[in-house]
Amino acid sequence: MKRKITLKHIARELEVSISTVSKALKNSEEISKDTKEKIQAFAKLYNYKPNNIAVSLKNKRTKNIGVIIPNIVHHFFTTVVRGIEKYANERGYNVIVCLSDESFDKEVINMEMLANGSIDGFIMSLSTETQAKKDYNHIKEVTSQGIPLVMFDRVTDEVDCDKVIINDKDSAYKAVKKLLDSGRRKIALINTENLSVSNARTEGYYKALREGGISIDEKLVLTLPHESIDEKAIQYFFDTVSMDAVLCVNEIFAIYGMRVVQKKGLKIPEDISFIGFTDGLLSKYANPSLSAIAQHGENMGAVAAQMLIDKVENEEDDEVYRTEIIDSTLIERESTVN
Amino acid sequence: MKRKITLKHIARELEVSISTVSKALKNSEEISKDTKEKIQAFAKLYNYKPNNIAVSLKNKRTKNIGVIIPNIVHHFFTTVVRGIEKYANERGYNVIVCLSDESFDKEVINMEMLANGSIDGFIMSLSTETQAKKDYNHIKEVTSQGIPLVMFDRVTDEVDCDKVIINDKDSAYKAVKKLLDSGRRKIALINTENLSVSNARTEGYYKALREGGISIDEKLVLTLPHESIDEKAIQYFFDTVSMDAVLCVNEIFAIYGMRVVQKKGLKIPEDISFIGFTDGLLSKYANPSLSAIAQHGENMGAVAAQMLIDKVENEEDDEVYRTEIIDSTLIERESTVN
DNA sequence: TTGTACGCGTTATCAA
DNA sequence: TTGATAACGCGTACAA
Repeated sequence: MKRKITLKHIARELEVSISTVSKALKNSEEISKDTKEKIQAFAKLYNYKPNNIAVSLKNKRTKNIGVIIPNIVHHFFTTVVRGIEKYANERGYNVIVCLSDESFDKEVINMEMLANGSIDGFIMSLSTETQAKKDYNHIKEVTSQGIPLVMFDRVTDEVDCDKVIINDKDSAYKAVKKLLDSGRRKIALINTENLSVSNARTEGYYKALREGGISIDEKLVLTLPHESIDEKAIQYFFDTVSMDAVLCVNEIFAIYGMRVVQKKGLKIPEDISFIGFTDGLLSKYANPSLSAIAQHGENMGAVAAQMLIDKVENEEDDEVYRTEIIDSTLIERESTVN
Repeated sequence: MKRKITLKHIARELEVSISTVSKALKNSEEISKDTKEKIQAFAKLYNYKPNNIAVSLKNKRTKNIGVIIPNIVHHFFTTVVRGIEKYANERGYNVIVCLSDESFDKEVINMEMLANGSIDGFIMSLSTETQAKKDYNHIKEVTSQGIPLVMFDRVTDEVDCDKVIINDKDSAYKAVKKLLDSGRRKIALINTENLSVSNARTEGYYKALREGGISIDEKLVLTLPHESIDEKAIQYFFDTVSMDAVLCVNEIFAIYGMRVVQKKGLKIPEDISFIGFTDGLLSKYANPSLSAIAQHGENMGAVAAQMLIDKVENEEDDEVYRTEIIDSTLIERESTVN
């Protein structure tokens, strides 16, 4: 088993000093052609690669970025991670992904773990528990240490940092408007408690209804406590409330809703239309395929990564924070009528 | 902006030596109660946390594990990552996830990047390109440096290391047997080229047919080049071949196949049954819901993480490699008859 | 009980 | 053209 080779080994072997080796490998002009060639050949032979950890310690730069997402059941988050990965790797950064599992405690632990030197900056989306608790001290702690942070999707006004979001209110507004335009009048909403994005989407829903001259009916709104399927609640909702369209704040709710109404013998989209947030595999392959609001997660991830890396590599901290808004797109499929 | 505090700062502030501070914070018996309390209070006040990078350099232990997966569109891989995460975090390890994007080059780059000190060990699943190329030098390089490695799912005999797999051949065998038992005779298979798991599943498929006394018909096997949907090929397959059941090596193929036959007016499962590998959200929420072979990815990830961390923390390297086989489960849903 | 010195692997500055 | 030295932050054997 050949152990990892270091500058010291090369120096000893070639009977030169460590600094000579270091310079030779960086092709420094200071070193004679002869020694450079000799050292470079030797290094190549033994496949020398500088130790990242040592370089990090020296430079106070890890070239790692920490990503904290609440879960991976929502396809949206995985696409964002993918976008971050792609962009970050291109700029020579590694991505350390941690899951908060929608838990406040795990979010705190993960952040503290990474904040102690492991990463140059954070990209994160809040856990539901954190948004419910409204306790952002762990995040403020990190930013106050000067660690750059970009929040995406589930963000909060209480933390000063760069942000990337879609215009949730407007996206929901447009979706509902579309439903109204296609003649629907009893438009339901399935959303969740405590989530910033869900709240914004709910606002858009109400706005479109008001503008459409539809009187608000609270019965048409089903608010589920967690982002998990409460089968009974959904069943009860569709059993007791009459509606001709549904907007759901995520695709899982929508897919599940479609199953329920199909079992009841309703036809989609003739009897009832569905639109879901997030354009994931579920939407695409559902039967009927689900009209969806694409959040362009990969793009969102790339933008977040760019904002973060720019900040990381930009020496002077401006203390100027931007909020980037990614356009969403309504993708019409079989679950709505044109 | 309060900068990150170090032992040195504390030492200077309290006019003691760095090592005194270090010892005091580890509650060493060597230090007097008075100084310990003073130092600990100060450290707590300024929220001192040791710098991971420095500790890593010193200990030659990063407490990071590198995970390289081919993609995240297959739900299976995300569940494995989740299992790794959960287990690793419990044991105080961070997980660095990299995507190879099914590309050989990206796999190589990611491994080299991480191998230079960033991680204590690898958990990986091969990219399709790597399995097609059969070039495993980058992996052998890593293991020969003494970096522990656990491969899962897409593995190869050419690399000596710990492995975690499901019994793909047997799982496919059982699935096909089930179909035979329910009276199906023209059982098709949709698989992919070059993937170890796909090949093993194909073997199981043939074995079950042979044992069932069914003559092999090559026309019933559709082999797709990549793990992506070739819509035309699939459409053509179902248009030209007559069958009463289909086994697919992943759930996306199955879901897509179901759509195609449904559009042709066939009834599932009356006219044709479907079984897919991977029990993901798509299977669960499809309409009809898809009978699936659950690979228990989360469990697989946890097992892989355990094997890896045990190896990492076990000083003497045994050079004894184990292959752990995770049981799969056939989950019967609406796409098959009982 | 406290402090000094060294090493982890690298790089940068300065001296030879 | 090359080498010695210090520094990044921490931990520890050893000296005081």
